[in-house]
Amino acid sequence: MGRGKVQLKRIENKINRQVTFSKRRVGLLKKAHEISVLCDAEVALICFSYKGKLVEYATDSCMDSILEKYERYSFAERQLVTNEPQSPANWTLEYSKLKARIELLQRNHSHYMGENLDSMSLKDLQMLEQQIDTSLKNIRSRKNQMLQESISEMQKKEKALREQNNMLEKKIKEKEKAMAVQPQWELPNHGTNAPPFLMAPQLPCLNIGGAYEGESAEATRNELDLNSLYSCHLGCFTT
Amino acid sequence: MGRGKVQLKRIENKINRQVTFSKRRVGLLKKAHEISVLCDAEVALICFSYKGKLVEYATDSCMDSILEKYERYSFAERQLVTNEPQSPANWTLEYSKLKARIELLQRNHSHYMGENLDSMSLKDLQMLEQQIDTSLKNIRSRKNQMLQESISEMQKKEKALREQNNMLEKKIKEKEKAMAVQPQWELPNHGTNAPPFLMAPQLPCLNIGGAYEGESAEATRNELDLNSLYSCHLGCFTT
DNA sequence: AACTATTTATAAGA
DNA sequence: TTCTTATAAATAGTT
Repeated sequence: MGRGKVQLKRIENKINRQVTFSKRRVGLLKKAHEISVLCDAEVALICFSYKGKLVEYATDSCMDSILEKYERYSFAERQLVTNEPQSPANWTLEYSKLKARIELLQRNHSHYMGENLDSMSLKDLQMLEQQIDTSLKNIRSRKNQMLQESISEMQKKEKALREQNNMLEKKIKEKEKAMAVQPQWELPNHGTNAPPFLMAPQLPCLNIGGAYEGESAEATRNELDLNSLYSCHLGCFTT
Repeated sequence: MGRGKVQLKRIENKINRQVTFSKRRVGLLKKAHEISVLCDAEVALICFSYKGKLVEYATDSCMDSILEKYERYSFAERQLVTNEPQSPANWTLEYSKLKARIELLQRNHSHYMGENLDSMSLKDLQMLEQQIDTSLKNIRSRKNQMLQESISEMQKKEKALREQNNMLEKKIKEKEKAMAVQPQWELPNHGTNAPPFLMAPQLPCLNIGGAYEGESAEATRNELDLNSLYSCHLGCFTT
């Protein structure tokens, strides 16, 4: 739908990708809403852009109930695998226990989100601070590890590509030498008078190069990704 | 898109509705998949037909991690909407739901504790890092606020005490002056010959001073608390 | 389940 | 981001 056909693969240009996301997001939400209304279906749609922005749609704006329903469905399957407790004797008791636990977890979590701090004592605040500081260190360390891995990966690829390049250059030189010894452009060729360097694309050595196009493109993509990481999160190596 | 325009309202004919659902479901899933691939987005789509049939799509077939991520985002709002049933009709169901929710919260929490990070993508790690960094700032800011309050409180008390001291000193001087004019030690006193400065503890002006002992002690205690805070957490004012 | 006349979505460009 | 427009894609009604 548009001026040109589109390949189903990641749009490499960041700007284009963002623009396309904005446009298609609208379309997707519309479609979701339409099927929901026309067909009386319950739809929940959650979408994170590659930048991490959240877009959501839910029939009757009731995401929770749909997700709960989904949990119920998928839980039933899970239940077959992990045979759950055999019906607690005292439902009421077990139920309130779970509810209390959820409340606790939620209150706790809100503190970790830096919210609802007014009720906390100075001492508790300090302990929370320390815990979160530690978490942050762990997270950064894990992130750095991943980045380092990504870097060495790319260095490996770079090295391989360099070697490939060297080999190809050598082959080109050999060919040129061979052609200089036996200058073919003085012989009639098939309808063209192009000098030999313009024929380079047809040399077998460059066909070999072509076989690496896929990898090369992949390496480039990774490199771009990493660059964007660097630009967005310069502080990542400071810990 | 089709032979005729279509009103955005429930299709009353059951057969038509079912057919349209089948057709549009395919289209919707396709759109979801396309935006996911083209724009490098994470999409989760859950759809229940009016007959209750579940259709789902998730980028990388990983519904759980997307839902978990969603939980992380919508936590604050979700918390407000937890209107629980008083006594569920279906205990097993409600029980399962709660357990699923606890599981989710716990998994989520472990991430905030800097644990179980291996399953997280680089992007998610970075977002988590940012969130926690923000939390840390909030917590430190709240802590600083409390410390500042504590300090001004004490400064107020210090000032009050100083004023009290000044007043007391003035009174002492007045008394001394009065005694110099009418030297009482030349009159016989009750069985002792002690010089006047040793009688100071019995003077009324010092009894007044004694009345402030309680508050004075409290102020000292606060001061000590604060000192220990300073020594343990020197970084607290740096944010 | 196929077909096709239309409507709708959207890619590219501004 | 928003608008425009040529074109691709989706689909309503039909077979």
